[in-house]
Amino acid sequence: MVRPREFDTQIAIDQALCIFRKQGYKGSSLQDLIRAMGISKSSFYETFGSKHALFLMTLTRFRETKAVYHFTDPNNNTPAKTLITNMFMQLIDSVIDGEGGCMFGSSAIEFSDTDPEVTERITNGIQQLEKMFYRLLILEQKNGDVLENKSIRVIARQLTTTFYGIQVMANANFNREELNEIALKAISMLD
Amino acid sequence: MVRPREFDTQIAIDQALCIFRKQGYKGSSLQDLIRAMGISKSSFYETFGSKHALFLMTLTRFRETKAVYHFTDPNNNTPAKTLITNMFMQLIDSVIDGEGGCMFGSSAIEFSDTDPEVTERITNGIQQLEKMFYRLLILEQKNGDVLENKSIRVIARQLTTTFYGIQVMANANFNREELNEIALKAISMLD
DNA sequence: ATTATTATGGACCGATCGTTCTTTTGATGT
DNA sequence: ACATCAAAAGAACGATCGGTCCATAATAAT
Repeated sequence: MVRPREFDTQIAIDQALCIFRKQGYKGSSLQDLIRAMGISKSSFYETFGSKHALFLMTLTRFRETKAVYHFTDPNNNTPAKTLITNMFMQLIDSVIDGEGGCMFGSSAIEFSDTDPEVTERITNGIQQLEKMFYRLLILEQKNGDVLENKSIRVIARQLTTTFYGIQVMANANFNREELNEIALKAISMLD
Repeated sequence: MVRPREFDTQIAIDQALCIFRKQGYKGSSLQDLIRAMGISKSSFYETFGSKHALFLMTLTRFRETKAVYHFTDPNNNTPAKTLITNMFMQLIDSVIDGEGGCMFGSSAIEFSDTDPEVTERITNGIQQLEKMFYRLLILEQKNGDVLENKSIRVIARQLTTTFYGIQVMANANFNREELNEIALKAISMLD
């Protein structure tokens, strides 16, 4: 019975995600959101409750589907260093192409620990990024390199930090060539 | 003749700077600003023209007086590495203490090249930071280290990137101990 | 066809946004 | 003491903010 929903919730979240990712939370008005989502205000509030609640959903969605580590498979036969390089290239591309880079980084700056629910998702997301670096480094190690476990944890964190540093630099109008150089130099730390 | 201004423009800018630095541009309302500045709306518009114009002034002011390189003297007898370490510690402190870190980083994320006047100031400020790293590295070199000039430029940029990476991590709720470890590891690159 | 139920469109809400304008205030030169 | 004229105070501006509400539309079960 009853009238069925005319839009797909997941797709709507993905469209909102695009806006939030590009414009930030405060920079995205309800108008911007419902226009991109193709739904009306009433459907918006009926389905998602509030702008803030939707933002949390998009953060979760970003972590589950869009973060760079989702396009990285530590179990294929590509060298770990290549995979790490790809992760940095994806980041650089997404900022330069105007997609907005990694939401954890930009949200961390925008909210700076003023919102527990947001912070929790950011922390979680950054941890997953760091863990992917860690797994790739372990892989690299098995392929012959001699790195202590302690050192691997530190290097993974260092790569994570550089990852977000590059996101800032990319937003500060550095060009692709410069950003690539920064990324490659950071990765050469592994040699 | 005429009634003299009851407030000091420079002080007012500094007080606005505190707000913008902590809360960002969109996160700072006119109410927030004039409350902190201790002036009325009319005085605000009479003196500064607009919120946007004031923001540009605070960005310039930040570059001229508050950026970490202003508390770093490359010509004293402190080892360059110590000075660099201090710069990172100042950044970490200012985020953890709630002052808001470096405005160039946070503004780069908030505006992401949508505002030429803002971008110009950000680019300028980041360049100055990188230049300070460069000067300190040159100093370190004269004290006996063997680094090529090319390499110094690259390392200076790498430090700059890590600097803003740490700003993001600090805003993502990493604690002082973790942030210190990241900074020290990055600086150990110089050994 | 009728009913029950829910999605939708759009009017509407108070609050706040950045900004403008008018009135009041007060120090200075005469 | 008075006139001058800018500074300050604060009321008021339209626009937009996020959010609510209700009348209408649409579907599925009866």
